Amino acid sequence: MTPARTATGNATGRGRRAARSVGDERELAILATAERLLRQRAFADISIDELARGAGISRPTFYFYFPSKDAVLLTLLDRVIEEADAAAGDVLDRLAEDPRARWRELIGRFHETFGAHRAVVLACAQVRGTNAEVRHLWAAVLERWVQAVETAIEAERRRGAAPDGVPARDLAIALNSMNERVWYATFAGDGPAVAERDAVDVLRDVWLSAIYRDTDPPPA
Amino acid sequence: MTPARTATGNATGRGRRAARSVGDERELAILATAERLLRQRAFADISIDELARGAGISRPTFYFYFPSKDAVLLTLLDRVIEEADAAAGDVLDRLAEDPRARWRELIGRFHETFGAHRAVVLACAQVRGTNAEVRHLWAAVLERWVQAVETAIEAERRRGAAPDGVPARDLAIALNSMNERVWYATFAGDGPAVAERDAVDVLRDVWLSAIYRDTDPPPA
DNA sequence: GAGGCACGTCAACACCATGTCGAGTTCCGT
DNA sequence: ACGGAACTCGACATGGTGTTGACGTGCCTC
Repeated sequence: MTPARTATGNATGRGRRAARSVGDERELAILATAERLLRQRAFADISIDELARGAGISRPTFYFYFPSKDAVLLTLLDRVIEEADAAAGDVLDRLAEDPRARWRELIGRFHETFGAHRAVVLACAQVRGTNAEVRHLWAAVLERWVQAVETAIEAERRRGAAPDGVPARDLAIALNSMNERVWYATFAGDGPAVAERDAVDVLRDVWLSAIYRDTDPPPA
Repeated sequence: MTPARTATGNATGRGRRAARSVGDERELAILATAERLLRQRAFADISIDELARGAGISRPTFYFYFPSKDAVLLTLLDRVIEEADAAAGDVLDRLAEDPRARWRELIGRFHETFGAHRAVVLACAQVRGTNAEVRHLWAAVLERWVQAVETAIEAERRRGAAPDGVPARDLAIALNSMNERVWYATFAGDGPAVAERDAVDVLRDVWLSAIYRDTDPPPA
């Protein structure tokens, strides 16, 4: 068996330690090292040894804090998701005020949050293929966002601002998928991509067209 | 240095051997084994040894045929892309005949091709994060498709069927990105996804809305 | 028909990253 | 000052990758 494992005061519960003490800063140091290294190279090219050295500990000690390299990324992803949720706020509830402006605000906030943590986002997208935990966490988060958008689209249809068409859920999935992939390409910078400063406007226009069949739908 | 390396009569040039002979069937056997194994588990969980055994050769011998596991996937991807290009044909040139039907035809053909080789497509998406060659090949192919769509959108705008809006290239990128991600989710089956039989219709409607701001644009 | 050469094959090896074990050390509360 | 939890790491086991070098084996040539 491995040492300690209670994970009590731990905000995310992804690491394996209890609250207070020396190790807290070590755990943070590992996280910080990971985010720094990710800005330089791909996740797969970072070894556990580097993460450990960067945090001033030996490789075996790394395992005291995290069960694997992937767990570190998962913790980083948790934070970004939390930040994105906070940034999105209740914009969707105020859609009818001014649909064009509100949708842009929503998309723009995600764009900013992901852009600020592009290294983490990119790494997760890359690892998603091989790591089931990242895949499931991302799937769960996406499901939440899809449902929120689905509900918003239905509300807009109900008030007569948006025409009927394909099921709101399918539309929500397609649009969220588009954003994800477009951001990935934009932030990764390889392959055809929309310029970073145009991305939000392009995305918004496709969303408006798809939902309202109009790029400037009427407010309530 | 490694043995043989001319790669002459080799259709794709991804392997390392010259034309004819015993080895030809071995190379094909490796490819077939890979595609079969890919239907059962993720690319990362397949070892070179399994590929070799499956083709009736030893692991070192595998290296006689392919420089790495990734090269096998690359060859498989080449084939799928070729098939997709063939399936797409000249549909885009006949858009004005009946835009709604033609766009559906185009999207539907890609859907069928990718669906028929989902194991390869999924594996490539997963490996793209870690393998630069797959990433570049995919980027190049996408660029071609994006350009074709961009040209088509511009033609539709010129003939007055589609309204002006965001740059045609950006629109083409966004729509192609959407398709890619939606298909990935649909074929992978984890996370929110559009049902396989609805995917083409949903995608088509978003394309039509985004390009024409109308789900049934007029023919020439 | 013998010699040469390109094709094809593999045992054995070197390497490197991951993960584990067990024996420490340090720190804190009592 | 002591007992246990937090923390640390040297040394090892494992498993996959890629390389080396020597060995068949068929076929083309002269």
